Amino acid sequence: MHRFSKKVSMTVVKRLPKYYQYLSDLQLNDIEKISSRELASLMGLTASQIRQDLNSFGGYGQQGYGYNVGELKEAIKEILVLDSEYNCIIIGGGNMGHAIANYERFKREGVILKGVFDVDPLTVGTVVGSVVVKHMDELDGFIESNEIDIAILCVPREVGQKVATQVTELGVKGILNFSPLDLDVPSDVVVENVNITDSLFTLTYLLGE
Amino acid sequence: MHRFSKKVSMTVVKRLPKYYQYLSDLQLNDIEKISSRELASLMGLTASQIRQDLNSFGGYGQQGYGYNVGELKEAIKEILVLDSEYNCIIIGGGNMGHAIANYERFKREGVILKGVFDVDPLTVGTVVGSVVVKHMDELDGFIESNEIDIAILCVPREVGQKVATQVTELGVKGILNFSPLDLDVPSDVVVENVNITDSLFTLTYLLGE
DNA sequence: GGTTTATTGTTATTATTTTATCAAAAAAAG
DNA sequence: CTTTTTTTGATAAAATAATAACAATAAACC
Repeated sequence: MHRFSKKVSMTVVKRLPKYYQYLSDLQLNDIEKISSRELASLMGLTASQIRQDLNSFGGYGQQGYGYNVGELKEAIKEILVLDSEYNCIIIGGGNMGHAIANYERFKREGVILKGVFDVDPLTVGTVVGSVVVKHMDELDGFIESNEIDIAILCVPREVGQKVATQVTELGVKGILNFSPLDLDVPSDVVVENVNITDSLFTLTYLLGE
Repeated sequence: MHRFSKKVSMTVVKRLPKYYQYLSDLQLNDIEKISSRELASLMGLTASQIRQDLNSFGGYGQQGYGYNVGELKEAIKEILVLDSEYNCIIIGGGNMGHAIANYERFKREGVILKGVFDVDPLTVGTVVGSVVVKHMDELDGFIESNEIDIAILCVPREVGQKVATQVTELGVKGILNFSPLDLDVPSDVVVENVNITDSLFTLTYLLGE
């Protein structure tokens, strides 16, 4: 599927969004080229690591010059497959779902919000982001007729697994999971967890150091 | 500061919240002991890794028996310094701030929400979580008189750095940062980032694999 | 055009993390 | 009470990741 033959390690992949962010910012400031050393000082990494990282998927730099910001950004965009569009739905129209629905950045990068679903009769019918919240009863039909690629789960822990099973059975292949539990999904489904409690606990650890 | 002499690597620390979660769940189900093998299959890790991890901060296991769930949980709780209380504030009373304010889990683990702040006149005065939203103008005095340990930043990217600087100057030592930018803070301040866009981009990568 | 400087890509080294192995200890079984 | 089984803690090995070093190349300068 990927258009880059060299395999990129997961450690590097996890850093790519950050590179992408910094390169986008540089581009907005009309900066055309940057050296690994400059980028390192900007991002708080070592120049060596940056060169290793960027070289794991190709020779986008030029000796004595550095990296072309726009070119490198586009390359990373391709690796992260942000040059395609994704249809997504948010499940759970509470505050978290609402917050995500308003992320302008998602749409800008090709992740299109197609629907928001909830069980609460008070939430159903309200407008969240750009869409009207539908009842969960309509979920099955909606996924089937809208080619949904990504489900963003913003539901309570108690129902997280149930919902995950439901959407994967309907063909959703990617889940961005805000529910604080680990999901059990088929092997062809990918899950990315955003566990806020875990982050808080890492913070309390660091505070105690 | 830490009551455990052996140093715990950051890789392990990042896994501790997950151990803590699973052990809490086991305890709720009245399970008293567990072996590294059982826990491994539950958590999707290897038994060897679990033994290494747990052994990096002490001998909580017993040969031929396994680990005592309650005891191990309490040990991890101490390492994560979840046996103390923290006063926290949320800055930004939008949907994200609202969502976090309603996380019951935070209070249960000793992270007490003392205030929510916003600049929007329509938000100021509304009730979020257990508190009434105050205007940002009141932030300085509030932090000084309430011994705030943690600031949870749910503000737009444009003002993130400004707010971070403001709270650190007032003595806040920990920031849970939901604003999509890297914060520049004094070296005695710790930041834990929750970057939702980065997580989404990791997901699009995985979808393309 | 030749020389100097900057900067990459690559290789080598070091550090860290994960996995495997196994003796020692405790529990369970007989 | 002895033997077998379980399971840890510790050590060793393998894999992965980060840093350092440097030759090769391009740009900048004179």
